Amino acid sequence: MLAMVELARHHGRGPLSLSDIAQSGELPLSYLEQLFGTLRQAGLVEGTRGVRGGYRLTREPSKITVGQVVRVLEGPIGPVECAVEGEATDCCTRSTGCATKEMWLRVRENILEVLDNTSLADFQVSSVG
Amino acid sequence: MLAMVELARHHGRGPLSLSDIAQSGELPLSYLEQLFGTLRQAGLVEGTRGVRGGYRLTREPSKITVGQVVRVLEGPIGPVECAVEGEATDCCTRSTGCATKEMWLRVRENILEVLDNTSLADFQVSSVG
DNA sequence: CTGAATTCCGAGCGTTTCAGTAGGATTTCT
DNA sequence: AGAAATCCTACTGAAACGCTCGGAATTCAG
Repeated sequence: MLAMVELARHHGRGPLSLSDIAQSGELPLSYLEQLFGTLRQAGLVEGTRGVRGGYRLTREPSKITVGQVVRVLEGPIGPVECAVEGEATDCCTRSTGCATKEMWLRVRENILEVLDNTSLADFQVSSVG
Repeated sequence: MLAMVELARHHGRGPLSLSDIAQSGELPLSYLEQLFGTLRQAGLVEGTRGVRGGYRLTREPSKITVGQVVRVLEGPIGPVECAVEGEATDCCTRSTGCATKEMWLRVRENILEVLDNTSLADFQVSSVG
């Protein structure tokens, strides 16, 4: 997430290399490479190789939500197995008939409310130069 | 959670044994024993040994929230390391100064809003006999 | 008093996830 | 030619999760 925020802050000024991001203290380079491979395949970023290369967002920061990033990197979102996005039909064969499931779904909605309504643009530094 | 709901539904009718709960299909007995050891030490349930023994809630179901149970069994609640209850002060030494932290705290509050405002009484079957 | 039912306790185990490393291949610019 | 970068895949170490196992202590019924 922090790396994506950096990328958003650099948006419009050409590609930003992972070594730049790594040096600003977020995460080790080799780990970033791995994460951005996934983000690229999901179409959130595009990479250009070579000397002046790096990654850039494929859309405006305001068009990329935190929820999208999380889903790409960690899969479907949910507080418990039975209330994860995508509805596993085999769960809740329990005796209580999952009285609790409804609650867990409420929890999930409360989570998504924030994640899906926050975009990378919301982390822009307000003091623009 | 489901086992606790069972216990709440049985509240006022003496102790309920873990083998009863296990047989109703929730979880294996030995695992339940382990979980309820923890719940007991936390003061949410009390156990009586022997033939007609079992566990019972130490308070009214309406006085025990889902949040309490979760905290006892899984520790402090939070969507990410940096936004967990109890505030680790050593986190967020990142370069972005954790622009994202505020958002994660909002996520946490949204989660707690449900968990801390739902009690075991809310899972009572409405068709009382 | 015996024996069954139950809680209580602590150690161990198999699987999965998380975060990260490692090594190398490919592309691109200077 | 060579440096800088992405790209790819496999591995690893630690921790957590869900669960098992063996046994001790307690309590009640007969």
